Amino acid sequence: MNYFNLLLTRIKTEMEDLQAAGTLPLGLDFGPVGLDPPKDPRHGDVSTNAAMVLAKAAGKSPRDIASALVARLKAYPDTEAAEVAGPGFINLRLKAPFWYERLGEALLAGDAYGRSQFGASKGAINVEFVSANPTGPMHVGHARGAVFGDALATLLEFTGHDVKREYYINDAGAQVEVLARSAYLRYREALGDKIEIPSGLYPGEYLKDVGEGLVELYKSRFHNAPESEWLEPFREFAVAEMMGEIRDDLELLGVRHDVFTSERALVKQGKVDAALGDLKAKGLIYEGVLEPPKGKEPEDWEPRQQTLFRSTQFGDDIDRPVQKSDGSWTYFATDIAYHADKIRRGFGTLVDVWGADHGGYVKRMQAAVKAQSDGKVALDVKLCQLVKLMERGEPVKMSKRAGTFVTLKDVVDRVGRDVVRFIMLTRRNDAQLDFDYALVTEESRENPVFYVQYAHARCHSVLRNAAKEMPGVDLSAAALAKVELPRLTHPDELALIKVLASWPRSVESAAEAHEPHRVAFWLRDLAATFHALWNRGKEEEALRFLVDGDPSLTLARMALVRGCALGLAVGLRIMGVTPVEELR
RNA sequence: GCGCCCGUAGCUCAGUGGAUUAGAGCACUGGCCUCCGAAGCCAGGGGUCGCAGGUUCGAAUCCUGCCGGGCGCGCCA
Repeated sequence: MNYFNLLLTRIKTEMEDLQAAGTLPLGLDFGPVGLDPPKDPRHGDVSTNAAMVLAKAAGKSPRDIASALVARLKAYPDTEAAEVAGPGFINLRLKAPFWYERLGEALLAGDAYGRSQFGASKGAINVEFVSANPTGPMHVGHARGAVFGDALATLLEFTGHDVKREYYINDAGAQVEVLARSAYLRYREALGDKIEIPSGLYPGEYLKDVGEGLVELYKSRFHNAPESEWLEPFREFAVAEMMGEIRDDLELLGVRHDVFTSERALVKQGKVDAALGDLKAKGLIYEGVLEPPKGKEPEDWEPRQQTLFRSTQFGDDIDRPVQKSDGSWTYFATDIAYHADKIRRGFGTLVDVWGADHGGYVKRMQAAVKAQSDGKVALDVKLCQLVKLMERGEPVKMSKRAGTFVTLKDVVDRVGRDVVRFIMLTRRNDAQLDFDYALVTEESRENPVFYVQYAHARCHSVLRNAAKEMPGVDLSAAALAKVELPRLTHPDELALIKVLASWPRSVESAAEAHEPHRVAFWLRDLAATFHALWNRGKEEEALRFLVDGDPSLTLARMALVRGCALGLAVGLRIMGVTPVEELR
């Protein structure tokens, strides 16, 4: 249970009573009323701005409203203090039993702690991520988008959203023809020809396997055949091979998709024509000439008649071309159709996870979604910034041309799936991320993966010791929920419960903001609070978790430790990281 | 030139309408292991939240302008 909601509901109930009593006028909008933890814990456990945001509409001073509310809020038995502070904040401090109840809830919920129906009313949501071109293996940059999208989807599922994970296969453009031609060279090479790879084709060694596969399938049938004969089958074969590799890479990372949508299939099914036809019917497609870009005009610029989409009507800077001069659709046109397809499938919210270099594309895509859904469907584009690979503070040099770029597989093989996943989520998506090989495998506080895993392992270590000392005692979460929690009286113990109790709200706000990195930060916070308490036991023996001769206190502390382990595990699982019970 | 993102401690970053004293890690200084895992903890110093206006009871957070960095800018996907 999100205790912020619980208290907010309480405050609203009291305000309604004040309305009934005539102290507050009717017809107030409680929407802006918020409840937050104060920055300074001395101000209380929670703080509400209710009196201040309602003052104007109520025609009363904030402090008057606050005093009236405080008088009522004080009366709750779980409330230790309710005070008016500053210009009219209301600070609440809850008694210990309130927090015992939260800990009990966490233990009873177990693996489902923090799970909610928060998003159930928000309609189906589509998260499209990775969508790497099927022209080569995935590199580190792709890993960030992959992990981000996967964790976001899990986060949304956890908070009750109806989520589909989707991959868009760009298998229709010029780049897959380049792939087919590159594969053709490797095919000839496999047949014994000496080949040279001209610039413009993909030089990667990884295509050798494709060439050999083609020989196996077609023998020498296309050896000296004209392109028109082999282009189609070679493209199909090469794309399938590349997608196979990409799926393998995604599996390495533990990333899964529900739906793979092929651009080629969209085109074949006439969905592009249909979507563009719809826009045309709305009067949003026209023939016109674009202004040259201001300032830095390209050398070869000349005015050109184009088929354009009126994206400016929906907030874009210029209208965008949808058709090439040879009559074929631009990438944008097929993307319009693709998003039309998602809209038709009934999603109320679309999330696209892209690389930061596609930033210039956001407005036109949002314009297209707005135009096609009549403003009913929201498109949130999450841009993932670059990942800078480092080795002890020095950037790892990468060059596609020299073939020294680092693949996703290289990184996962070297540091492991859990480390990659966790590190990718330790920054906001729009901030550049340094990924230091040395650092992420280091076992210290500097390395957030180990820091959090260590806290989890420590919890389990304590529980293992407890099991040894108290054989036969049930230390499961469900059993511990029923022990004498009021034995937990130390401020540091309550502090740990409070961090744990903030989880439902944290996970909910992370989901709402589409920001999975907040889970990582919450985990660090919980881990730090736990480590602090653990160490306190070194100085004050009375604070150790296992207390000789006082089984009821020990059990209460096991409840706390179990709760902590549970919170850490739940958060890690949302990130797709396996919580470990023992470090080796 | 235009658009988007970013600018918070020496470094890497959280915090995006809430208040006295803006947080964390690293680095720096000092302390804590016969003791549930020291792979950890505690304490201390360190900030005009890029600059200037504005909105507001209240701004790191919203708006405008400027400065600095990144990305992008007509048939590449």
